[in-house]
Amino acid sequence: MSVGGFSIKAKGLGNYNNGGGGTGTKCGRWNPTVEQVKLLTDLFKAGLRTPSTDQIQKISMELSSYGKIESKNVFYWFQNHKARERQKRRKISTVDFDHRQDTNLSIPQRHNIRHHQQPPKEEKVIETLQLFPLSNVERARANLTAASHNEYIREQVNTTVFSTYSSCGAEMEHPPLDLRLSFYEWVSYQRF
Amino acid sequence: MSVGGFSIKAKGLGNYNNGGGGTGTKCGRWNPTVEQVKLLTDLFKAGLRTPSTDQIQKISMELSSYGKIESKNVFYWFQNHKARERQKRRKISTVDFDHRQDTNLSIPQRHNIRHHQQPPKEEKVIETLQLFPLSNVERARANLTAASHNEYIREQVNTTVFSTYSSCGAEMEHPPLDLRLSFYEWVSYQRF
DNA sequence: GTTTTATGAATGAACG
DNA sequence: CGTTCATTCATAAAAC
Repeated sequence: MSVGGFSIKAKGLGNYNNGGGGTGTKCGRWNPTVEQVKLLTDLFKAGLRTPSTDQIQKISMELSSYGKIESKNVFYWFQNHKARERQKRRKISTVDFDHRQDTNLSIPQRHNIRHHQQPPKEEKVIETLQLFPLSNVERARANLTAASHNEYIREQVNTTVFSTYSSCGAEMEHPPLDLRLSFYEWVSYQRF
Repeated sequence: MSVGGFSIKAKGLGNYNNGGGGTGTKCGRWNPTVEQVKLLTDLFKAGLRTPSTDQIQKISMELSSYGKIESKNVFYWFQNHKARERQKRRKISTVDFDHRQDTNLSIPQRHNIRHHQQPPKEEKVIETLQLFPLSNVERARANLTAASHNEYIREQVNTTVFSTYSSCGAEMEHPPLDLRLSFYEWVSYQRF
């Protein structure tokens, strides 16, 4: 994520930034400073994923010089960051489904799992011939989908030496079974 | 309404041009077309709230015929739409029947009230900075996945590291270099 | 052009 | 760990 310029942000409500040292204030959530984020990110880039208790303690201690922080914030930060890095490769994949079909700018490596782009369709529904339920294969693929996608993951890439992040090691099959089911049928099936 | 206070913060969000190389005309965040909104709204009305990964994929594909879109847009759309519907409904219901303010009676449709989860743990444990080494038991527990998660968190919260260590300059914009180096050294030692 | 609103995007916190 | 919820940040569009 490009760390762009600085901006002056007006915190709308002085509320959640609790006064700190005082009485047991009902806090808002932790709002990390840029320095804190930077340090955390550096650690993550360095390969740290699940810090142990004492690591969390140390990190919190270090970060406390930049602003208020608790250990649990560090814990959550790593949990979230790790989870979302993976998540990005799944449902929040940056891969766009542009309906241009002659472009291959997506996914250079591996077998791609992506459905092919649909040809430019005038109408929204293509009649289905494949009925439900979805096959086990399809379902399995959905669960396994180790997205390949492109490189918005600039972080991991240059993690170099240490990180052997190999979340999705094995190549899973990927039936392109592009079952062209009616979208609305599918919707009906999915609804509850 | 506005300013409780100003803070200067560097935000990471520059204008990330939607590099997708799409139309090129419009940059910045996704701007759904009316057809896209229509379809999304229909799905929502049909009862869809939290589409699964493959659902998101399919919806994205479908919507791509109306304009440029990414999977994450669909994901966010449902997240936001659901959240804001709930938000509105909550605000209404607080004023709704039973104008007691602190009532928790607000329609337990499903799960709710996570926020009251926080135990009255707000005591000020100021000292008790537990220097390592931590026991093996603690370490093992930390490494355990989710099972004892909450317990772990409580433990973490209870330790409240920061206050003990905010001695050094809160004014400093940058940490002492040596401190930082030693910190990274420690990290390297710990993990890699 | 400025202010307000609607909503896309992000993330801290927490659940199962 | 994957997922879900609440809250916040950011910004395009609408209102003024």
